[in-house]
Amino acid sequence: MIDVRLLRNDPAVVRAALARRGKPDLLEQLEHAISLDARLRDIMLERDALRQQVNGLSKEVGALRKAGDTAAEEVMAKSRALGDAETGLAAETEQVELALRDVLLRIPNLPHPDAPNGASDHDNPLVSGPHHLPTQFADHQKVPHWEIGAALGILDNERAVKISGAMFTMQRGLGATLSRALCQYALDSNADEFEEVRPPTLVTSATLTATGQLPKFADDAFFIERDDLWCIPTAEVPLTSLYAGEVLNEAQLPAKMMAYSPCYRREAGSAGRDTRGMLRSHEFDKVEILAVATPEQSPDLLQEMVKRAEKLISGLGLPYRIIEICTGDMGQSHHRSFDIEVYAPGCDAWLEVSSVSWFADYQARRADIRFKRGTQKGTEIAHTLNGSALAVPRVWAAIMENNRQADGSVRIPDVLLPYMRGTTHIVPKSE
RNA sequence: GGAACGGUGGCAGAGCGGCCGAAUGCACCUGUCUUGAAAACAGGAGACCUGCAAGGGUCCGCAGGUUCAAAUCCUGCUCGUUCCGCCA
Repeated sequence: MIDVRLLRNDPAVVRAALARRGKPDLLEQLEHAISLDARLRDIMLERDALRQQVNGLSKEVGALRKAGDTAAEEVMAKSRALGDAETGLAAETEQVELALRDVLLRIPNLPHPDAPNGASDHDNPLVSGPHHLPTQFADHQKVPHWEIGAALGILDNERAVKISGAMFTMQRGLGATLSRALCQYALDSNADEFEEVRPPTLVTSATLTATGQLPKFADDAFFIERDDLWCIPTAEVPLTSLYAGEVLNEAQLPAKMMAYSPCYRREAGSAGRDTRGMLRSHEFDKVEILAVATPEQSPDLLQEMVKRAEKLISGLGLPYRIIEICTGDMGQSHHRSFDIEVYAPGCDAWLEVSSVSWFADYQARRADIRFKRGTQKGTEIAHTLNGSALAVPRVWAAIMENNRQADGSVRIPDVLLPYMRGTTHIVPKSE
Protein backbone atom coordinates (compact mmCIF):
# COMPACT_ATOMS: atom_id res chain seq x y z
CA MET A 1 0.00 0.00 0.00
CA ILE A 2 1.16 3.47 -0.73
CA ASP A 3 1.25 5.96 2.15
CA VAL A 4 -2.09 7.77 2.45
CA ARG A 5 -0.38 10.67 4.13
CA LEU A 6 1.90 11.16 1.19
CA LEU A 7 -1.13 11.07 -1.06
CA ARG A 8 -2.87 13.59 1.16
CA ASN A 9 0.01 16.00 1.64
CA ASP A 10 1.71 15.72 -1.71
CA PRO A 11 -0.75 14.34 -4.25
CA ALA A 12 1.21 15.81 -7.14
CA VAL A 13 4.23 13.66 -6.30
CA VAL A 14 2.14 10.50 -6.18
CA ARG A 15 0.32 11.36 -9.40
CA ALA A 16 3.59 12.01 -11.21
CA ALA A 17 5.17 8.80 -9.94
CA LEU A 18 2.22 6.60 -10.83
CA ALA A 19 1.78 8.26 -14.20
CA ARG A 20 5.12 6.70 -15.14
CA ARG A 21 3.47 3.30 -15.07
CA GLY A 22 1.44 4.39 -18.07
CA LYS A 23 -1.97 3.21 -16.85
CA PRO A 24 -4.42 6.14 -17.16
CA ASP A 25 -7.13 4.59 -14.97
CA LEU A 26 -4.67 4.63 -12.07
CA LEU A 27 -5.00 8.37 -11.82
CA GLU A 28 -8.75 8.07 -11.49
CA GLN A 29 -8.30 5.62 -8.66
CA LEU A 30 -5.96 8.09 -7.02
CA GLU A 31 -8.53 10.87 -7.15
CA HIS A 32 -11.09 8.51 -5.72
CA ALA A 33 -8.76 7.65 -2.85
CA ILE A 34 -8.06 11.32 -2.18
CA SER A 35 -11.73 12.19 -1.93
CA LEU A 36 -12.50 9.17 0.26
CA ASP A 37 -9.68 10.12 2.58
CA ALA A 38 -10.91 13.70 2.89
CA ARG A 39 -14.42 12.48 3.60
CA LEU A 40 -13.14 9.98 6.12
CA ARG A 41 -11.27 12.57 8.12
CA ASP A 42 -14.32 14.84 8.19
CA ILE A 43 -16.67 12.25 9.60
CA MET A 44 -14.06 10.86 11.97
CA LEU A 45 -13.69 14.31 13.47
CA GLU A 46 -17.45 14.54 13.94
CA ARG A 47 -17.65 11.07 15.37
CA ASP A 48 -14.84 11.66 17.84
CA ALA A 49 -16.46 14.89 19.04
CA LEU A 50 -19.67 12.97 19.74
CA ARG A 51 -17.75 10.25 21.54
CA GLN A 52 -16.05 12.85 23.66
CA GLN A 53 -19.44 14.17 24.76
CA VAL A 54 -20.81 10.72 25.47
CA ASN A 55 -17.73 9.82 27.48
CA GLY A 56 -18.05 13.01 29.48
CA LEU A 57 -21.74 12.47 30.18
CA SER A 58 -21.16 8.89 31.24
CA LYS A 59 -18.66 10.04 33.81
CA GLU A 60 -21.20 12.56 35.04
CA VAL A 61 -23.80 9.84 35.45
CA GLY A 62 -21.40 7.84 37.51
CA ALA A 63 -20.69 10.78 39.77
CA LEU A 64 -24.35 11.74 40.12
CA ARG A 65 -25.32 8.15 40.90
CA LYS A 66 -22.75 7.97 43.61
CA ALA A 67 -24.11 11.17 45.13
CA GLY A 68 -27.63 9.78 44.90
CA ASP A 69 -28.65 12.65 42.70
CA THR A 70 -31.80 12.02 40.63
CA ALA A 71 -30.49 14.29 37.87
CA ALA A 72 -28.65 11.20 36.64
CA GLU A 73 -31.73 10.13 34.70
CA GLU A 74 -31.70 13.32 32.69
CA VAL A 75 -28.07 13.04 31.79
CA MET A 76 -28.57 9.42 30.80
CA ALA A 77 -31.31 10.40 28.38
CA LYS A 78 -29.08 13.04 26.85
CA SER A 79 -26.24 10.61 26.50
CA ARG A 80 -28.50 8.02 24.93
CA ALA A 81 -29.56 10.46 22.23
CA LEU A 82 -25.97 11.38 21.45
CA GLY A 83 -25.09 7.72 21.42
CA ASP A 84 -27.60 7.07 18.67
CA ALA A 85 -26.10 9.79 16.53
CA GLU A 86 -22.65 8.36 17.21
CA THR A 87 -23.74 4.89 16.08
CA GLY A 88 -24.82 6.29 12.73
CA LEU A 89 -21.60 8.16 12.18
CA ALA A 90 -19.51 5.22 13.31
CA ALA A 91 -21.20 2.99 10.74
CA GLU A 92 -20.54 5.52 8.02
CA THR A 93 -16.94 5.91 9.09
CA GLU A 94 -16.46 2.20 8.87
CA GLN A 95 -17.96 2.10 5.40
CA VAL A 96 -15.73 4.84 4.09
CA GLU A 97 -12.72 3.26 5.78
CA LEU A 98 -13.35 -0.05 4.04
CA ALA A 99 -13.90 1.64 0.70
CA LEU A 100 -10.67 3.60 1.05
CA ARG A 101 -8.73 0.52 2.05
CA ASP A 102 -10.06 -1.38 -0.92
CA VAL A 103 -9.00 1.35 -3.33
CA LEU A 104 -5.59 1.68 -1.70
CA LEU A 105 -4.97 -2.06 -1.84
CA ARG A 106 -5.41 -1.96 -5.59
CA ILE A 107 -3.14 0.98 -6.28
CA PRO A 108 0.35 -0.23 -7.24
CA ASN A 109 3.61 0.91 -5.74
CA LEU A 110 5.41 4.07 -6.81
CA PRO A 111 8.40 3.37 -9.05
CA HIS A 112 11.84 4.35 -7.80
CA PRO A 113 13.08 7.63 -9.33
CA ASP A 114 15.94 5.75 -11.02
CA ALA A 115 13.70 3.05 -12.49
CA PRO A 116 13.74 3.47 -16.26
CA ASN A 117 10.66 4.78 -18.01
CA GLY A 118 9.02 2.53 -20.54
CA ALA A 119 5.74 1.13 -21.76
CA SER A 120 6.34 -2.61 -21.88
CA ASP A 121 8.92 -5.36 -21.57
CA HIS A 122 10.40 -4.21 -24.89
CA ASP A 123 11.70 -1.13 -23.12
CA ASN A 124 13.57 -2.93 -20.35
CA PRO A 125 17.17 -1.73 -20.62
CA LEU A 126 20.10 -4.10 -20.58
CA VAL A 127 22.15 -3.64 -17.42
CA SER A 128 24.87 -6.16 -18.05
CA GLY A 129 25.77 -8.90 -20.48
CA PRO A 130 25.31 -10.98 -22.38
CA HIS A 131 27.82 -13.07 -20.46
CA HIS A 132 29.08 -16.53 -21.42
CA LEU A 133 27.32 -16.24 -24.76
CA PRO A 134 29.25 -18.19 -27.41
CA THR A 135 29.51 -16.66 -30.88
CA GLN A 136 27.53 -19.57 -32.17
CA PHE A 137 25.82 -22.70 -30.93
CA ALA A 138 26.38 -26.16 -32.28
CA ASP A 139 23.50 -28.00 -33.87
CA HIS A 140 23.38 -30.51 -31.03
CA GLN A 141 22.56 -27.62 -28.71
CA LYS A 142 19.68 -26.41 -30.80
CA VAL A 143 17.31 -29.06 -29.55
CA PRO A 144 14.45 -28.08 -27.25
CA HIS A 145 14.74 -29.43 -23.72
CA TRP A 146 11.46 -31.33 -23.92
CA GLU A 147 12.93 -33.44 -26.69
CA ILE A 148 16.19 -33.86 -24.82
CA GLY A 149 14.40 -34.72 -21.58
CA ALA A 150 12.20 -37.27 -23.30
CA ALA A 151 15.14 -38.85 -25.09
CA LEU A 152 17.07 -39.15 -21.83
CA GLY A 153 14.03 -40.49 -20.02
CA ILE A 154 14.20 -37.80 -17.37
CA LEU A 155 11.15 -35.74 -18.29
CA ASP A 156 7.74 -37.40 -18.32
CA ASN A 157 5.19 -34.66 -18.82
CA GLU A 158 2.68 -36.98 -20.48
CA ARG A 159 2.24 -38.89 -17.27
CA ALA A 160 2.27 -35.67 -15.22
CA VAL A 161 -0.73 -34.60 -17.28
CA LYS A 162 -2.37 -37.97 -16.69
CA ILE A 163 -1.97 -37.50 -12.96
CA SER A 164 -2.79 -33.82 -12.60
CA GLY A 165 -3.91 -32.36 -15.91
CA ALA A 166 -2.43 -29.82 -18.29
CA MET A 167 0.53 -27.70 -17.31
CA PHE A 168 2.04 -30.04 -14.80
CA THR A 169 5.50 -31.48 -15.26
CA MET A 170 7.35 -34.44 -13.89
CA GLN A 171 11.04 -35.14 -13.79
CA ARG A 172 12.35 -38.62 -13.28
CA GLY A 173 15.61 -40.26 -12.39
CA LEU A 174 18.56 -37.94 -12.81
CA GLY A 175 16.16 -35.26 -14.02
CA ALA A 176 14.55 -35.22 -10.59
CA THR A 177 17.97 -35.35 -8.98
CA LEU A 178 19.07 -32.38 -11.07
CA SER A 179 16.07 -30.36 -9.88
CA ARG A 180 16.90 -31.04 -6.29
CA ALA A 181 20.58 -30.39 -6.88
CA LEU A 182 19.74 -26.92 -8.17
CA CYS A 183 17.83 -26.18 -4.97
CA GLN A 184 20.64 -27.46 -2.79
CA TYR A 185 23.13 -25.40 -4.73
CA ALA A 186 21.06 -22.24 -4.36
CA LEU A 187 20.54 -22.75 -0.65
CA ASP A 188 24.14 -23.65 0.09
CA SER A 189 25.42 -20.64 -1.84
CA ASN A 190 23.43 -18.20 0.28
CA ALA A 191 23.68 -19.90 3.64
CA ASP A 192 26.54 -17.57 4.62
CA GLU A 193 24.12 -14.70 5.20
CA PHE A 194 20.57 -15.99 4.87
CA GLU A 195 18.67 -18.04 7.42
CA GLU A 196 17.09 -21.10 5.86
CA VAL A 197 13.37 -21.30 6.50
CA ARG A 198 10.91 -24.02 5.60
CA PRO A 199 7.64 -22.05 5.65
CA PRO A 200 4.06 -23.23 5.25
CA THR A 201 2.95 -23.28 1.63
CA LEU A 202 -0.75 -22.86 2.33
CA VAL A 203 -1.55 -19.41 3.64
CA THR A 204 -4.49 -17.28 4.74
CA SER A 205 -6.06 -14.51 2.69
CA ALA A 206 -4.48 -11.93 4.96
CA THR A 207 -1.04 -13.33 4.20
CA LEU A 208 -1.64 -13.32 0.48
CA THR A 209 -2.91 -9.74 0.69
CA ALA A 210 0.24 -8.52 2.42
CA THR A 211 2.47 -9.29 -0.54
CA GLY A 212 0.05 -7.81 -3.08
CA GLN A 213 -1.51 -10.83 -4.79
CA LEU A 214 -4.89 -10.08 -3.23
CA PRO A 215 -7.35 -8.55 -3.80
CA LYS A 216 -6.45 -7.78 -7.39
CA PHE A 217 -4.87 -11.00 -8.62
CA ALA A 218 -7.01 -13.66 -6.99
CA ASP A 219 -7.44 -15.47 -10.32
CA ASP A 220 -3.73 -16.22 -10.50
CA ALA A 221 -3.64 -18.29 -7.33
CA PHE A 222 -4.96 -21.70 -6.36
CA PHE A 223 -7.55 -21.47 -3.62
CA ILE A 224 -8.66 -24.22 -1.28
CA GLU A 225 -12.19 -23.14 -0.59
CA ARG A 226 -13.09 -25.65 2.06
CA ASP A 227 -10.36 -24.40 4.37
CA ASP A 228 -10.10 -20.83 3.12
CA LEU A 229 -6.41 -21.22 2.30
CA TRP A 230 -4.32 -20.27 -0.70
CA CYS A 231 -1.41 -22.12 -2.28
CA ILE A 232 1.62 -19.86 -2.32
CA PRO A 233 2.82 -18.67 -5.73
CA THR A 234 6.29 -18.09 -4.24
CA ALA A 235 8.03 -18.37 -0.88
CA GLU A 236 8.09 -14.58 -0.89
CA VAL A 237 4.54 -14.78 0.45
CA PRO A 238 5.11 -16.65 3.73
CA LEU A 239 8.57 -15.14 4.26
CA THR A 240 7.32 -11.57 3.93
CA SER A 241 4.57 -12.21 6.46
CA LEU A 242 6.90 -13.95 8.86
CA TYR A 243 7.24 -10.73 10.86
CA ALA A 244 3.76 -9.40 10.02
CA GLY A 245 2.23 -7.35 12.80
CA GLU A 246 5.51 -7.15 14.69
CA VAL A 247 7.73 -4.32 15.75
CA LEU A 248 11.35 -5.25 15.15
CA ASN A 249 14.34 -3.75 16.81
CA GLU A 250 16.64 -1.84 14.47
CA ALA A 251 19.45 -4.18 15.52
CA GLN A 252 17.55 -7.12 14.03
CA LEU A 253 17.71 -5.56 10.57
CA PRO A 254 18.40 -6.49 7.93
CA ALA A 255 16.70 -9.82 8.58
CA LYS A 256 17.82 -12.08 5.75
CA MET A 257 15.98 -15.28 5.02
CA MET A 258 15.83 -17.85 2.29
CA ALA A 259 13.50 -20.70 1.55
CA TYR A 260 13.05 -23.53 -0.84
CA SER A 261 9.39 -24.06 -1.68
CA PRO A 262 7.10 -25.40 -4.33
CA CYS A 263 5.27 -22.57 -6.12
CA TYR A 264 1.73 -22.84 -7.39
CA ARG A 265 0.38 -20.66 -10.15
CA ARG A 266 -2.88 -20.89 -12.07
CA GLU A 267 -1.37 -19.04 -15.04
CA ALA A 268 -4.90 -17.88 -15.76
CA GLY A 269 -3.90 -15.34 -18.37
CA SER A 270 -1.47 -17.51 -20.25
CA ALA A 271 -3.35 -20.67 -21.20
CA GLY A 272 -1.77 -22.13 -24.30
CA ARG A 273 1.48 -20.23 -23.93
CA ASP A 274 4.70 -22.13 -23.40
CA THR A 275 2.76 -25.34 -22.99
CA ARG A 276 5.59 -27.56 -24.09
CA GLY A 277 8.41 -28.44 -21.80
CA MET A 278 9.05 -26.75 -18.51
CA LEU A 279 8.86 -23.05 -19.20
CA ARG A 280 5.46 -22.51 -17.60
CA SER A 281 3.64 -24.84 -15.26
CA HIS A 282 1.21 -24.86 -12.38
CA GLU A 283 3.73 -26.15 -9.91
CA PHE A 284 7.46 -25.64 -9.74
CA ASP A 285 10.33 -25.42 -7.30
CA LYS A 286 12.15 -22.26 -6.38
CA VAL A 287 14.62 -20.97 -3.85
CA GLU A 288 13.80 -17.46 -2.75
CA ILE A 289 15.93 -14.98 -0.82
CA LEU A 290 14.34 -12.17 1.13
CA ALA A 291 15.26 -9.30 3.41
CA VAL A 292 13.41 -7.07 5.83
CA ALA A 293 15.43 -3.90 6.20
CA THR A 294 15.57 -0.23 7.06
CA PRO A 295 15.08 2.23 4.21
CA GLU A 296 18.79 3.12 4.35
CA GLN A 297 19.93 -0.49 4.08
CA SER A 298 17.72 -1.26 1.11
CA PRO A 299 19.63 0.13 -1.90
CA ASP A 300 22.79 -1.81 -1.07
CA LEU A 301 20.79 -4.93 -0.28
CA LEU A 302 19.13 -4.74 -3.67
CA GLN A 303 22.53 -4.73 -5.33
CA GLU A 304 23.76 -7.53 -3.10
CA MET A 305 20.79 -9.71 -3.91
CA VAL A 306 21.14 -9.15 -7.64
CA LYS A 307 24.81 -10.13 -7.29
CA ARG A 308 23.88 -13.28 -5.45
CA ALA A 309 21.35 -14.33 -8.05
CA GLU A 310 23.85 -13.56 -10.78
CA LYS A 311 26.56 -15.57 -9.09
CA LEU A 312 24.37 -18.65 -9.11
CA ILE A 313 23.59 -18.43 -12.80
CA SER A 314 27.12 -17.49 -13.69
CA GLY A 315 28.40 -20.37 -11.61
CA LEU A 316 26.37 -22.76 -13.71
CA GLY A 317 28.16 -21.48 -16.79
CA LEU A 318 24.96 -20.52 -18.59
CA PRO A 319 24.74 -17.58 -21.00
CA TYR A 320 22.86 -14.80 -19.23
CA ARG A 321 22.11 -11.12 -19.14
CA ILE A 322 20.68 -8.74 -16.60
CA ILE A 323 17.95 -6.27 -17.44
CA GLU A 324 16.19 -3.66 -15.40
CA ILE A 325 12.40 -3.60 -15.40
CA CYS A 326 10.91 -0.38 -16.76
CA THR A 327 7.99 1.43 -15.18
CA GLY A 328 5.45 0.06 -17.64
CA ASP A 329 6.46 -3.57 -17.03
CA MET A 330 6.81 -3.46 -13.26
CA GLY A 331 4.74 -5.67 -11.00
CA GLN A 332 2.11 -4.24 -8.70
CA SER A 333 4.26 -4.18 -5.58
CA HIS A 334 7.60 -3.32 -7.15
CA HIS A 335 9.58 -0.19 -6.45
CA ARG A 336 12.61 -1.21 -8.43
CA SER A 337 13.31 -4.51 -10.09
CA PHE A 338 15.98 -6.46 -11.99
CA ASP A 339 15.63 -9.67 -13.98
CA ILE A 340 18.22 -12.23 -14.92
CA GLU A 341 17.59 -14.01 -18.19
CA VAL A 342 19.27 -17.13 -19.44
CA TYR A 343 19.63 -18.00 -23.09
CA ALA A 344 18.30 -21.38 -24.17
CA PRO A 345 19.52 -22.29 -27.64
CA GLY A 346 17.01 -25.11 -28.12
CA CYS A 347 14.07 -22.78 -27.58
CA ASP A 348 16.04 -19.89 -29.06
CA ALA A 349 14.80 -17.65 -26.28
CA TRP A 350 15.96 -15.63 -23.32
CA LEU A 351 14.26 -17.13 -20.29
CA GLU A 352 13.53 -15.13 -17.17
CA VAL A 353 15.04 -17.19 -14.38
CA SER A 354 15.35 -14.68 -11.59
CA SER A 355 13.71 -11.47 -10.51
CA VAL A 356 15.07 -9.34 -7.70
CA SER A 357 12.93 -6.53 -6.38
CA TRP A 358 12.80 -3.80 -3.82
CA PHE A 359 9.31 -3.11 -2.51
CA ALA A 360 10.12 -0.13 -0.30
CA ASP A 361 7.43 0.01 2.40
CA TYR A 362 4.62 -1.15 0.10
CA GLN A 363 4.37 -4.72 1.34
CA ALA A 364 5.48 -3.95 4.87
CA ARG A 365 2.68 -1.44 5.28
CA ARG A 366 0.17 -4.07 4.20
CA ALA A 367 1.77 -6.65 6.46
CA ASP A 368 2.29 -4.12 9.27
CA ILE A 369 5.99 -4.82 9.70
CA ARG A 370 7.54 -2.00 11.68
CA PHE A 371 10.82 -1.31 13.40
CA LYS A 372 12.03 0.90 16.19
CA ARG A 373 15.21 2.94 16.05
CA GLY A 374 17.28 2.65 19.21
CA THR A 375 15.44 4.22 22.11
CA GLN A 376 13.59 6.63 19.86
CA LYS A 377 9.89 7.04 20.37
CA GLY A 378 7.53 5.64 17.78
CA THR A 379 7.97 3.16 14.97
CA GLU A 380 8.64 3.16 11.25
CA ILE A 381 7.45 0.92 8.46
CA ALA A 382 10.22 -1.45 7.36
CA HIS A 383 11.28 -2.12 3.78
CA THR A 384 11.20 -5.50 2.09
CA LEU A 385 13.24 -6.92 -0.77
CA ASN A 386 13.28 -10.30 -2.34
CA GLY A 387 14.50 -12.24 -5.28
CA SER A 388 14.43 -15.63 -6.78
CA ALA A 389 17.79 -17.15 -6.01
CA LEU A 390 16.97 -19.85 -8.48
CA ALA A 391 13.79 -20.96 -10.24
CA VAL A 392 14.31 -24.60 -11.07
CA PRO A 393 12.44 -25.49 -14.28
CA ARG A 394 13.80 -22.84 -16.61
CA VAL A 395 17.34 -23.30 -15.36
CA TRP A 396 16.88 -27.05 -15.75
CA ALA A 397 15.75 -26.44 -19.33
CA ALA A 398 18.65 -24.13 -20.06
CA ILE A 399 21.14 -26.68 -18.75
CA MET A 400 19.62 -29.35 -20.98
CA GLU A 401 19.98 -27.24 -24.08
CA ASN A 402 23.28 -25.46 -23.41
CA ASN A 403 25.07 -28.49 -22.03
CA ARG A 404 23.95 -31.02 -24.58
CA GLN A 405 26.94 -32.80 -26.08
CA ALA A 406 27.39 -34.05 -29.61
CA ASP A 407 26.69 -37.60 -28.39
CA GLY A 408 23.31 -36.57 -27.01
CA SER A 409 24.33 -36.65 -23.37
CA VAL A 410 23.98 -33.66 -21.07
CA ARG A 411 26.94 -32.51 -19.01
CA ILE A 412 26.25 -31.60 -15.40
CA PRO A 413 27.71 -28.19 -14.42
CA ASP A 414 30.64 -28.62 -12.07
CA VAL A 415 29.02 -26.73 -9.20
CA LEU A 416 26.22 -29.30 -9.11
CA LEU A 417 28.49 -32.34 -9.05
CA PRO A 418 28.46 -32.62 -5.24
CA TYR A 419 24.73 -33.15 -5.36
CA MET A 420 24.53 -35.60 -8.26
CA ARG A 421 25.73 -38.82 -6.61
CA GLY A 422 28.71 -39.08 -8.89
CA THR A 423 26.97 -38.43 -12.17
CA THR A 424 28.85 -36.14 -14.54
CA HIS A 425 26.76 -36.69 -17.65
CA ILE A 426 23.16 -37.71 -18.11
CA VAL A 427 23.22 -40.24 -20.91
CA PRO A 428 20.38 -41.86 -22.82
CA LYS A 429 19.08 -45.02 -21.24
CA SER A 430 20.46 -47.92 -23.20
CA GLU A 431 17.67 -50.36 -23.75
C1' G B 1 -13.25 -34.45 15.31
C1' G B 2 -14.83 -34.31 20.97
C1' A B 3 -13.95 -32.10 25.95
C1' A B 4 -11.87 -28.69 29.60
C1' C B 5 -9.34 -24.30 30.46
C1' G B 6 -7.25 -19.89 28.76
C1' G B 7 -5.75 -15.18 25.47
C1' U B 8 -4.46 -8.13 29.52
C1' G B 9 1.51 -3.54 27.93
C1' G B 10 8.77 -6.15 25.93
C1' C B 11 7.98 -10.47 29.53
C1' A B 12 5.46 -12.32 33.97
C1' G B 13 0.91 -11.24 36.21
C1' A B 14 -3.52 -8.44 39.04
C1' G B 15 -7.98 -6.41 37.62
C1' C B 16 -15.87 -5.17 42.11
C1' G B 17 -19.73 -2.57 34.96
C1' G B 18 -18.06 3.89 36.28
C1' C B 19 -12.34 6.22 40.30
C1' C B 20 -8.74 1.42 34.33
C1' G B 21 -4.58 2.75 29.17
C1' A B 22 -4.92 -0.49 33.12
C1' A B 23 -1.89 -2.55 39.94
C1' U B 24 2.62 -5.15 40.96
C1' G B 25 7.34 -7.52 39.64
C1' C B 26 11.23 -8.09 36.00
C1' A B 27 13.40 -5.86 31.85
C1' C B 28 14.17 -0.74 29.75
C1' C B 29 15.47 4.79 29.79
C1' U B 30 17.01 9.41 32.61
C1' G B 31 18.93 11.53 36.95
C1' U B 32 21.34 11.32 42.20
C1' C B 33 25.36 8.60 44.35
C1' U B 34 30.21 6.29 42.29
C1' U B 35 36.86 7.02 39.33
C1' G B 36 33.44 3.75 36.37
C1' A B 37 29.85 0.09 37.14
C1' A B 38 26.60 -2.63 40.42
C1' A B 39 23.34 -1.71 44.43
C1' A B 40 20.13 1.95 46.52
C1' C B 41 17.00 6.12 45.80
C1' A B 42 14.05 9.57 42.60
C1' G B 43 11.75 10.08 38.08
C1' G B 44 10.31 8.41 33.09
C1' A B 45 8.48 5.20 29.65
C1' G B 46 3.01 1.46 25.13
C1' A B 47 0.83 1.51 19.99
C1' C B 48 -2.38 3.78 16.39
C1' C B 49 -5.51 7.89 14.18
C1' U B 50 -6.29 13.21 14.03
C1' G B 51 -4.22 18.16 15.05
C1' C B 52 0.96 23.42 14.03
C1' A B 53 0.01 22.78 19.03
C1' A B 54 -3.05 22.32 23.23
C1' G B 55 -6.06 18.60 22.89
C1' G B 56 -9.38 14.76 21.22
C1' G B 57 -10.36 9.73 19.76
C1' U B 58 -9.18 4.33 19.35
C1' C B 59 -6.70 -0.18 21.19
C1' C B 60 -7.07 -5.51 27.13
C1' G B 61 -7.26 -12.15 20.80
C1' C B 62 -11.23 -10.73 16.64
C1' A B 63 -16.34 -9.45 15.47
C1' G B 64 -21.08 -8.42 17.19
C1' G B 65 -24.63 -7.54 21.38
C1' U B 66 -26.53 -5.57 26.31
C1' U B 67 -25.79 -0.60 28.93
C1' C B 68 -25.95 6.31 30.00
C1' A B 69 -21.11 3.63 30.70
C1' A B 70 -17.59 -2.81 29.02
C1' A B 71 -10.83 -5.42 30.02
C1' U B 72 -15.04 -6.74 33.28
C1' C B 73 -21.79 -9.25 31.33
C1' C B 74 -23.87 -12.14 26.69
C1' U B 75 -23.18 -14.50 21.60
C1' G B 76 -20.21 -16.10 17.50
C1' C B 77 -15.36 -16.77 15.69
C1' U B 78 -10.19 -17.40 16.18
C1' C B 79 -5.70 -18.84 18.37
C1' G B 80 -3.19 -21.41 22.38
C1' U B 81 -2.58 -25.26 26.33
C1' U B 82 -4.10 -30.05 28.23
C1' C B 83 -6.85 -34.71 27.78
C1' C B 84 -9.40 -38.20 24.37
C1' G B 85 -9.87 -39.85 19.22
C1' C B 86 -7.41 -40.16 14.46
C1' C B 87 -2.84 -40.07 12.00
C1' A B 88 2.82 -39.53 8.52
